[in-house]
Amino acid sequence: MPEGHSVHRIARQFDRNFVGRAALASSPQGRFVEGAEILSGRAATSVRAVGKQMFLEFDDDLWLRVHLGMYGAWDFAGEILVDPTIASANGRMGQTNQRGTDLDDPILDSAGENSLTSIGAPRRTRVHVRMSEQTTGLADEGDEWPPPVVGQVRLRLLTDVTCADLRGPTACELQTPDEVAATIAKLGPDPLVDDVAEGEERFTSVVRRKPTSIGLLLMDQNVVSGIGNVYRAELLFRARQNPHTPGRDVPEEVVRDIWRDWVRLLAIGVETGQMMTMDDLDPEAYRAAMASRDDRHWVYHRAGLPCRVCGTAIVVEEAAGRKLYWCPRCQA
DNA sequence: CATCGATGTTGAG
DNA sequence: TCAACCTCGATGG
Repeated sequence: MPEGHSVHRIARQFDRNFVGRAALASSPQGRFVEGAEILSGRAATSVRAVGKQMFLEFDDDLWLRVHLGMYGAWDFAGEILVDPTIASANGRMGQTNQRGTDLDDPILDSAGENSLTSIGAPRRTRVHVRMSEQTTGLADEGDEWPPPVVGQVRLRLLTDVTCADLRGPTACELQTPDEVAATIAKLGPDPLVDDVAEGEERFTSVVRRKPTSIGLLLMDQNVVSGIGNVYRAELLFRARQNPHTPGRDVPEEVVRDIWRDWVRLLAIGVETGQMMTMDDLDPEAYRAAMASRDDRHWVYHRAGLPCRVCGTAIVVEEAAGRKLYWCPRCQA
């Protein structure tokens, strides 16, 4: 699922394609009918991403809160203006015009997450992207508009030209401004929302007070926002920290370094759409890493494989119902 | 075709 | 601690 970077990418897509444009809202699946009726016909006025949650504002103090959870995803279809800050990893996007056709054939996007038409849980997109005529000449005028609903769609937002389908979210609800504020207030700092220096102080002071293991603290959205299971494992490896060390026993400078590393990794994730957590790769290794998820991480999903640094077998254990991967030697 | 598992959170016991 | 939620790609027969 989407860790924090995905949600920021989605928010930028909404900012570009939905804010300021009236949209019809519906709940083909039937589980958000009431909310959809209230929203339908309105234009979004702003969008915020905080940690793993997105808040879309509409007139009259109406806010839509969406949390994708483990399985959720947004599929975009139609004309998609691409936010220039989330150019696709292969760099092609920046070289084309802004109309949505950087869009490599989404079907060919083996990375899933890299696709700009489906952001969330990794999956092959099924959307039909109507190419802009000026880019490829492949405009598919035969495509239906609006696109046929495929599968379970909790919420569909449809402007004149762009369609966004929400599937499988953990949360999709309307909130008042007070409720939005309360939700956000409970969340730990997000480097792309809060002042980074201030966030570092908040994060550090909380972690340094807790008896809870650093491995659990990094996953606690009340301590820091947006980190999930992949970034947790990778941040700890990069810091060479044992996941079981109580937060208060992790040296302050190390805690600060972890925060600063999260700032860095989140920025990379938002730009590229991929959780690239290995630095300093030569160009060839970098290409391989971007092309294959198996080559992108130090320890995540590498149980039993040799540590990339010391060769020791990476271990996996169950912590709070999630898989925790780490190198028992590098992170002793 | 059936089953498993996943980048997550909540709430019951 | 654990099941439930929810969806669908990957995996194995």
